[in-house]
Amino acid sequence: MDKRRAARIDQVLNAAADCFVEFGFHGAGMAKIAKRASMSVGHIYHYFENKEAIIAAIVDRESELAAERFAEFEEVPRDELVHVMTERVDEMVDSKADAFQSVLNLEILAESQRNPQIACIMRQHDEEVRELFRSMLKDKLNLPDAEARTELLLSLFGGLASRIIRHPELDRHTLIPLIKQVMHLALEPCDKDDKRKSE
Amino acid sequence: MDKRRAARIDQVLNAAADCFVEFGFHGAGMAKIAKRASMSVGHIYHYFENKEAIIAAIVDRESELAAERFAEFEEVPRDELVHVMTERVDEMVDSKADAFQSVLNLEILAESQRNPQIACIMRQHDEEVRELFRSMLKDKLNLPDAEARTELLLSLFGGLASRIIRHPELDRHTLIPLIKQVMHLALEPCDKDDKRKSE
Amino acid sequence: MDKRRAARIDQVLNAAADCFVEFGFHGAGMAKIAKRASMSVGHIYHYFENKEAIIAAIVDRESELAAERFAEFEEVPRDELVHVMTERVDEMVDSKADAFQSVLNLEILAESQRNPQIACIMRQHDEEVRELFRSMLKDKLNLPDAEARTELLLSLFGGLASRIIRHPELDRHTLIPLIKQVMHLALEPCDKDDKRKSE
Amino acid sequence: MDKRRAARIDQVLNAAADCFVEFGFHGAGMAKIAKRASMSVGHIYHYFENKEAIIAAIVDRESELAAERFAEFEEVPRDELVHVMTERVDEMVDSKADAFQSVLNLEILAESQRNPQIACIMRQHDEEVRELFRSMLKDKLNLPDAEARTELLLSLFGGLASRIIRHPELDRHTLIPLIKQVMHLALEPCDKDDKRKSE
DNA sequence: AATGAATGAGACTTCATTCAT
DNA sequence: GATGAATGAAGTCTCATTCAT
Repeated sequence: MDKRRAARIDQVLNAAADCFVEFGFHGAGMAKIAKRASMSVGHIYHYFENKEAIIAAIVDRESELAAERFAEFEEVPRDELVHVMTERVDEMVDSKADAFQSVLNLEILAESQRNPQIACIMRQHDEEVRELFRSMLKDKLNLPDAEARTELLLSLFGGLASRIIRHPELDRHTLIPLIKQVMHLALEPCDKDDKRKSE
Repeated sequence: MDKRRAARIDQVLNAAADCFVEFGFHGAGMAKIAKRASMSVGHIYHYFENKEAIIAAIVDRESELAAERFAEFEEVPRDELVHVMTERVDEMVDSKADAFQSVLNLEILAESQRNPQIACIMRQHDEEVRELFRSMLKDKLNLPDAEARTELLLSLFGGLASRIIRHPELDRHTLIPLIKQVMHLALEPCDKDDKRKSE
Repeated sequence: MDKRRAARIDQVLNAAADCFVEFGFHGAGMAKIAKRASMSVGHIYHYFENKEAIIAAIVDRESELAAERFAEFEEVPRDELVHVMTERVDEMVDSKADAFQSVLNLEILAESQRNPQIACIMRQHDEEVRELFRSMLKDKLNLPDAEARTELLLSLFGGLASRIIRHPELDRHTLIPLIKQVMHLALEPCDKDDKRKSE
Repeated sequence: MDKRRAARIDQVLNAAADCFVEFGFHGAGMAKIAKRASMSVGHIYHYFENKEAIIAAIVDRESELAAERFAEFEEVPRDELVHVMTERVDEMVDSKADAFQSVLNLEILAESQRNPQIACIMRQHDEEVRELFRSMLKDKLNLPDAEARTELLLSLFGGLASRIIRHPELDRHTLIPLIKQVMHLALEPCDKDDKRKSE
């Protein structure tokens, strides 16, 4: 019976995610969510106290999913890590091109600026991701400034998503090598050249 | 007479921007906008046909402002360009930390995914910005793949904004040098090393 | 088996009375009643066809209880009756100060004005009470106008309840002697003085 | 223009009072109130922030009205006061028989037990009424225990209303003289007889 | 007997928009 | 140009009630 409950909750969450992407957190009405979940409006309130609670659950689920996507790097042995990560850039760009994920992320970011509860959930997950990257960079690759490098990489990945929204036709073929260079820069010890240049 | 009209419109636009940041495009009601603009609800409809028209105007104004911020690089002589741009990183990070601008941008990005009119406005401005960068990189710095380099830079800048939302306490001191390195990478001819690595 | 059923019904009735006092007949939801009765919502409908039926049962039970409270006077011998009744004023005032009973009574009175079924139940019980008083006054105390005297007493008692709601801090010490005087007036043959005054 | 506003507010208040009497505070929906006020649902919210605010306004208006009804006694010269008051009993009983007023009062009393704001409004008006009576009894009639006598009278009047609900057919002809006796008792100095009896 | 999932109507409230003044 | 009264649809949420288990 608990399984049925979980399935029902997922039904709502999936429908809600759809609607949120299509109309935004505040543009999507409970009626639309209910219809897409093939469920009565009232019954949704047996599983979620609030519309906000649905949003929070979506944020939680989506953030967790995003964190899991990074988690697979943890099992990669250290001498393959750089190679594996750079090789994954192509599919990462593809994933960023997924409008569904991107819009949901934007919505979450925007909402987190007005809803402290959302901000809290989002930041907890971000901390996990950061810690995961940081420990990889520091422990596996022996890199200094692991935090800053992490921020650089996450900036780049996050920025990619908004770039694709602003310019969907961008030429990935020529961009991807550049991204890989930045990743090498972030994943390898600074050589003297770089240091000189940055001063 | 026309000046008064323009001032009135700005009054509305400023109030609207405030409200949109605080409540989101769909969370902000015309009543709140009117009150913050010290204007009657009905009168706003003398200047804007729609709430959507207000949103569109905001998007237009905001995008133009963003483009102008980049435009100042056009007047920098070519041998100072790299230096000037990298030196500006600090204030750029500061500007990304401005919640007002960031939230407005997120809202615009999200809205552009559901409102084709908004998407159109936003993309036109993005094209301007891209063209500006592209011509700088190509004509002033003689760089190949100017489009891709532009995308890389814009990705980085855009990603910074979302990073600061997700992790407001991030240590800018150690991140900024890294960003500068990436900028050098994007603004200078690829050396053989980099090429080898990226393969 | 029937005993269990009665206990279950009482469980519901007690919970319902609680909720009705706290939220009113229309403000109390079946869900709250069910929770306070430690019973499922659906199961309540095995014992009561309706929410209205619960209300009716409450009205019945409460009215019966009120009638029983008066019934004890029946066993008092006639020459002690006046004395016993006046001596009970203190505890009567206390009982009227019981918010639970008072609110329930108000709710019942108000509901009886819109729900004929409730009105019917209530009036049947009132008739019992009236008859009880009337026969006491007439048969035991040989008083004329027993009906009117009954109404006077019941008015006074009923009015006390609303007074305590409107003015909870009222000074009972000085009020109670006055009430006793009125009771004497109602429970003793009119003397000539009174008759003269009332003309 | 302010006159129009007041008229509109009265329109709502009258419609609301009607509905509250017919369905109770919580049984009456905004839709019904709006329809009876010949006004759109939404527009009511231009005049009242809340349904609660409407209830509060009704309570205020009704209580004020009730207080005004007593206020006319203030202008009666002292040697006619007792006579005038007892002569008014007939119409008072009639007014208590007005279902509209009675139900509204019950609703108010019941609501005041759960809504502190309502309780506050109601008690302020009750204080006015009490003070009016008290000063009459003390200053005009030189009576001791003016507060207690006031409470006795108000109890009697209030109780009359609930009696008429419980027993609409009660014989007023024989009751009214009794009431007048009680009023005399409350409005005249205690004689020794009464004192003896009440001990 | 007992549960709680499920429904759809209706609760209060807010919204974008129009219109008379 | 400017106001704010006015509307009705749609918003979120709760309700009494039923039904499969």
